[in-house]
Amino acid sequence: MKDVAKDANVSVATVSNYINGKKVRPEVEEQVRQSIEKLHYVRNAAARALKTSESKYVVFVLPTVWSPFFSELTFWVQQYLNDMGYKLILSVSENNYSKEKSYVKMAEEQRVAGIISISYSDLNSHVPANIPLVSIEKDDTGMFPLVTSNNYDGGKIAASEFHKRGVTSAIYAGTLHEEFSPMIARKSGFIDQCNNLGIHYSILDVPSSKNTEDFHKFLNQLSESVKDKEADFGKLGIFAYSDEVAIHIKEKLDEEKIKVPEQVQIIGFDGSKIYPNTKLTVSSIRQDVQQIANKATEILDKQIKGNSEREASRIMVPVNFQQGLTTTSI
Amino acid sequence: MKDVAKDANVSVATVSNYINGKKVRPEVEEQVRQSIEKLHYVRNAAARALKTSESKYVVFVLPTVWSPFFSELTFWVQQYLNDMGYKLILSVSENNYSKEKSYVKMAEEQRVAGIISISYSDLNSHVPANIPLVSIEKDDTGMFPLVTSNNYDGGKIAASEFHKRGVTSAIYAGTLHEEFSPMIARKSGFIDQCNNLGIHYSILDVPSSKNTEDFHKFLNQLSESVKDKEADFGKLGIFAYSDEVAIHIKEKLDEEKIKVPEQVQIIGFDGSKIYPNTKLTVSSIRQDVQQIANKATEILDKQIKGNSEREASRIMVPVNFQQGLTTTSI
DNA sequence: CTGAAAGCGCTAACAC
DNA sequence: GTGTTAGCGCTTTCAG
Repeated sequence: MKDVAKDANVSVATVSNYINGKKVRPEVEEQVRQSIEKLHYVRNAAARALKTSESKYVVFVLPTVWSPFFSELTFWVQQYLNDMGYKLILSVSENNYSKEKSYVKMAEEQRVAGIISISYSDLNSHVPANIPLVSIEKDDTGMFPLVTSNNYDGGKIAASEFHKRGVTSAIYAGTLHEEFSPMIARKSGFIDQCNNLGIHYSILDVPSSKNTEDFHKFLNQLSESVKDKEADFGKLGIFAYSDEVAIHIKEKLDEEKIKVPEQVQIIGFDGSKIYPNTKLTVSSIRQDVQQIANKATEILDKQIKGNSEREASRIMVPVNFQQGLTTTSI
Repeated sequence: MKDVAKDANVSVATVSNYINGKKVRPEVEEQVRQSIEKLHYVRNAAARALKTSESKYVVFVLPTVWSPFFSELTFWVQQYLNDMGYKLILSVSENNYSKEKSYVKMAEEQRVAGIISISYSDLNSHVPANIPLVSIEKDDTGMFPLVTSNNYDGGKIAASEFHKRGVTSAIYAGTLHEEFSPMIARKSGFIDQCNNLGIHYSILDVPSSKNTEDFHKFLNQLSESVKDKEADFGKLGIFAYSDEVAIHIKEKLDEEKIKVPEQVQIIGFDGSKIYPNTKLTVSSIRQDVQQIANKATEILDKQIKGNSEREASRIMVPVNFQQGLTTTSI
C-alpha cells in the first residue's frame, strides 16, 4: 500500500480511502487505480482485521457433511453467509467433543465474527457469552438463539400419515440412550398422536449406526418384531428417527422379502434429497433445511451487527410430510 | 498479552516465547500460565498472521457440496486439512465464474496458505503462480499439480463390465457441449473398449440437469432409443457420465416399465455413498474419494512447506467397479 | 534466558 | 479531500 501511494504520488490514507470507497478526487482515483493495477496490489486482510478488530469469518461446527441432510444444510448456510459477505470455516466435529472444543478455541484465536453450531454435547457452555453464536437443533444453555425444526409436530404428522393409510400398529425406532431434546420431541409427538388416533405402538432402541454389529442385531430384532406384529395386528408402520435409519430398515425388509409399503410402511425423518432434483426413496418428515439455514444466518448476522440484545430466541421451523416410496398412496 | 506480561511481571517477549513453546524458566512458566488463565487470554491470530505473514487457511473451491460425491470429498478434504493443522474455507461456486473469481480474490486478500480447486472453467489461470494450489479433476494450465481419477480407465471398465454381463449394445449418456477433459476421457475409454469388445454403441447428449425441460426431453429421447435398440439388438447397457444422471435414467425407465437390470443395465460414475455405510443404488465406477483428498491435501502441504518445486505433477487415482442394483449379478 | 524496541500493513483521528 | 501519525497485538532481532 505504501508502494501504491508512492507510485500514485499520494498518501497511504488516500489509497486506503479509495479502497474503502470513500470520496476521492476523480483524477486521483484514476491514478490510484492504475498504480494498484500496475503493482498487483491486494490489501492485506490480516492487517485490516488487526486494526479494526473485525472479522468476516464464521465458524460452522457440525457433526459431518457426509449425509444428505448436512450437505444440504451446509450448502444453504454457505450460500447465505456468502451473500452476506461472510466466509465459512467448515469445522466437522464427528461428534467428537475434543474436536468441538478445539474449533471453539480456534474461533476465539481468530476473533471470528460468529459461530453456528450443531452439537449434541454441551459445547455451547464452553463458548464465551461475548461471541455471537446461534445453535441449530439444540441449545441447552438457554443463552444462545436456537433454530430448530418442529420435531414434536413432525412426530405427530408421522402418526397421522400412518393413520390416513390404515396403519393400526406402529413401531418407533429411535435412540433411547443419548436422548437429547430433538429426538425426545420426535418420539413424544409420535406417541401422543398414536394415542390420540388409537394406534398401538411399541418402541425399539436404535444403536449408533456406526457400530455394525449392534446395528445388525437391531435390524434382526426389528424384522422379528415385524413378523410378530403382522400376525397380531393390522397394518404396520415404522417411524424412524432419521432417514438414514429408515433406509437401512427398508433394505433389511427387502432382504427379508417383506414388501414395503404393501405389508409394512416406513416414514423417516429429514427428507433431504441427495441431489437438489431427485426423488425421495423413503417417505419422510422433511425438515425445511433452507429455512433453517436462512433463519440461523439471519439471526447470527443481527447478533454480529449488535442489533439484537441476545434474547436467546427459540425459532421453530415447520416440517411437512413428503411422500416417498415407503408409504402407500392415498 | 501486554496485560498478561504485566500480571506475570515479565516482558511480552517472554509471554510470546512461552506461548510458542520456547524455553522459559519453570517458575516463570508457571506464573505466566496462571496469568493467562486468570485473564482468559487467547492470542490474536490476526496479529500473528500480520507479523509472520503466515496463514493456516486453505480455500476449497468446488461447484457444490450438495451431492454424494462432493459431500464425501469435502468430508475427507476437511479431515485431512484439519489433521495437518489447516482451516478450511468452504467456497461453493455453483460453477459460477464470477463467484470463483471472487473466491480467488478473497484468498489473495487473506494471504491464505493455499487453494484446492475443482473448477470446470479456466479459474486456475487467474491464480497467481506464487500461491500454492492443487486442482482436482482438471487443470488445463499445466502450471499446477493435478489430482484426478483415471477417467479413461473408468470408461473402459464400464464397457468391460457390460461385456461380462452379456451386453452387446450400449448408449453413452454424457455432455457433448461443455466438453472438458475428465468427461472426454470417460467417453473415450468407454468407446475404445466397446470397440475392442465388439459392443455396438451410440452417444446421447445430456443437458445440464438443472434445466428441467431439456432434461425431460433427453430422458424421453433416451427411452425411445432404448425401445428401438431392444428390438434391434441384444442386451442393452447405458453408461452415464455421473451417478446423478444414472439415477434419473433409472427413475425414467422405472416409469416406463422397463425393467432394470433385466432388460437394460445401467452404470454410472462416481459411486459415492449417500451415507458412509449405505449400499449403492446404481452400479457405478467408483472414484476413490478418500485417496483423492489424501493426495490433494498432501501435495498442497508440500507445496506450502516449499519442499516441492512446483513440478505440476499429475496424479492419477485408480477407479473400480461397484455393483449396485442396476447391473445383473455374475 | 529475558527485556526493549522495531515494525508487519492497515485504519482512523486529526490537522491542514 | 488529503497528508501525517499513532497504534492494533504480535514476533523477532539484538543486547544484556
